[in-house]
Amino acid sequence: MPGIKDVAERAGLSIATVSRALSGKGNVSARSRERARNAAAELGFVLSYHASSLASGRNHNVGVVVPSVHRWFFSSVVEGVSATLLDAGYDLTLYNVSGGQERRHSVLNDFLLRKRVDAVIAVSLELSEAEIQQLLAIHRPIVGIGGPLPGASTIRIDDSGIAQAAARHLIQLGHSKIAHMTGDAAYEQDFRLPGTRQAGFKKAMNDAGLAVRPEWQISADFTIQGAYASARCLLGSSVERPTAVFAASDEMAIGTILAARDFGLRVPYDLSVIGIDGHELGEVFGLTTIDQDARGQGALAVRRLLDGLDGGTDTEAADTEFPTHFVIRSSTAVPPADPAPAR
Amino acid sequence: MPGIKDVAERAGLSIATVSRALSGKGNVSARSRERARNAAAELGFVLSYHASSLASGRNHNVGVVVPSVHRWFFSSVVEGVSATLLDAGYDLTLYNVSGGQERRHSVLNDFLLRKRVDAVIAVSLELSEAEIQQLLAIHRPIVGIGGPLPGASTIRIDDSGIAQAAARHLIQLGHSKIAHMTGDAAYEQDFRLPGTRQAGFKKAMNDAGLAVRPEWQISADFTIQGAYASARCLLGSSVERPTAVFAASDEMAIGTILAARDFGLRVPYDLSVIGIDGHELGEVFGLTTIDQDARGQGALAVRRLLDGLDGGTDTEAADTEFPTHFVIRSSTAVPPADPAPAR
DNA sequence: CTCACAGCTGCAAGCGCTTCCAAGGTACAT
DNA sequence: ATGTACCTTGGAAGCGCTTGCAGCTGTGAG
Repeated sequence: MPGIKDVAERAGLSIATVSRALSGKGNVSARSRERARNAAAELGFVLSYHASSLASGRNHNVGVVVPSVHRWFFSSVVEGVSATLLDAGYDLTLYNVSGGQERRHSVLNDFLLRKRVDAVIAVSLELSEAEIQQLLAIHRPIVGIGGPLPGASTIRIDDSGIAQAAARHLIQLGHSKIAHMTGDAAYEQDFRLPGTRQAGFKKAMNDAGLAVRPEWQISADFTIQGAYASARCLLGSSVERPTAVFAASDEMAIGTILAARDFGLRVPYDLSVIGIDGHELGEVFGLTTIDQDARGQGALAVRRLLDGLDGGTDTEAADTEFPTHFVIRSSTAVPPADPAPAR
Repeated sequence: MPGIKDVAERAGLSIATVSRALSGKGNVSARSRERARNAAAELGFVLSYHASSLASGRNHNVGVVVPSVHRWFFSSVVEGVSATLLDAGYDLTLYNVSGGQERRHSVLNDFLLRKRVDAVIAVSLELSEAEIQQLLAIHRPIVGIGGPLPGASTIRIDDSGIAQAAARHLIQLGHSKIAHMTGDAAYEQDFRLPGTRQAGFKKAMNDAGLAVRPEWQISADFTIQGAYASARCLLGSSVERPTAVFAASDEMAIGTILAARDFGLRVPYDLSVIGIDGHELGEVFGLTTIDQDARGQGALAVRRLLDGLDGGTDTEAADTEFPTHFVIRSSTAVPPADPAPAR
């Protein structure tokens, strides 16, 4: 394998000049630059990243920590991150910590800290105070997506606001019997997001003077199948049925729709359903939702990071609210005419 | 940040001895080893991977090339790979090449070849002869999952066999009007898998003396939404309706089920549907399928790789057929009684 | 008692780059 | 003509490890 030395020889230049020519840093005459480039191309030379990193202290590698690439939101974000990173010539080291506390711990300790990444993107990771300190201590830019990350920059959507908007949409259609499917305990612990959306929901309900009935507050694990099971319980039970369900994610909304169909309920005539996400499947189900462009969030995170990395200036922590947009499809409509309006 | 030098000083040993003690290679007295370990622990020392890799030529990093982490199969495999790799102390560099030819090209050239990975796992990537040569040329172990990779080890399921099994299942139930939903052209180009499954289907049909009707051969892009659209065309058209559909993936099977429901068809009474994959959603739809444990395939690939890496022996290319198992649920049943048996 | 050998250890030479520094060249102002 | 400033270039010192080699010690055999 050719090294920079070979390139230098072939180009009739010194190693130093070749290095400068290829990296684009430092002043090199156009002639030298071209010579170096040609020689490199002819030899099929590629920099050794290890050597380069060791010498320069930079890695061209960012670590991405996600709870599970298997989930819609996370894999969407990773795609956005990956594409942007690749284009910028960076590597992406993936830390999929679905294994639980233990693995996650070892990731933070053994991997991230080993000076191998220039920056880290933490997706929806609820880190402990100590973990955050650890991360900040290695003095690398960090950006968090979809979760709070005190001390680091974050990109997030207005969870509370969009939850309110979703609920209001239902309310404005005339619904008053609105159920909310939120994330369950396991999720809450890690992501906190369910709570925020729930709060938004409650606020909208309160603002409208509507009661939040506890039996209509159900939860699931953010998957279609989990929501399906939960929704079946709700819809199949003897308690009064809501006329609308606001699910904290599209997958849960879809699970709800599937459950509704099982009971012969027509969406939206018998039951309106709204979600949050902008999941690809939304179209199949005519799901009204709030699109959060997860890919875009990933891309933005990278740009933030790269700006900081190149600029060199220690950009202080900034919170960016990522825009979302309402997508109205056919899963929401006016509530069914109440046979006996309780008034 | 403490370096190995600091550890050496603190332990009262030479750098060389500390290096040997910590890496476990070479002969070191128990006493020295312990001292080195303690000193390292006290200082919170972690090896610099770049320096270590540069000096040793090993990276402790494997590259994983996938078409898109956003898809069920790929993200499942990545999860399996990630978990196994992390446990072994390896990093995983993700190359998500969903951007198309161009990005994929740059990945192969600029990234993989930069000596940064010890090995590569290529998931369902149909590489050109030249690309394969490139990969093999860098002399790193490669294992392919779910796609042919001439010259490299591969892990794959018996696509043709399970397709036959799926079709036979339908045939044995009494179906003769069987449609097949395969992957569409875009996929075929990259993965070849659709063709293999299709061949299996045809073989089973031929063996049973059944006709493969072209109008019942439809295709989609392996997604629920794509299959949904395709299935709607099939089921909504004026051509005679099949009594069963064999979809080349669970997601496509689910899309088919959703389409069937739209037309008021009951699965399995009016239409049987079978898929392949073992998708989590299968349960919600009562989908009969053939489980291929994608995660397990990922884990196995890593073990293969690591064996080769540690053993050092150039293990020659081996094809491993990964076991699958039939999961019978409620989406398949005997065909509806034919009002006018055409005989 | 001597010798061969094996187990430990430290020295030092890199791994393949980046970058500081100083030297040489050129252009322009004095 | 001389000085100054700037651009360009090469030499060489590392970046933080790994590892070949040689020296040193202690052991058991001869």
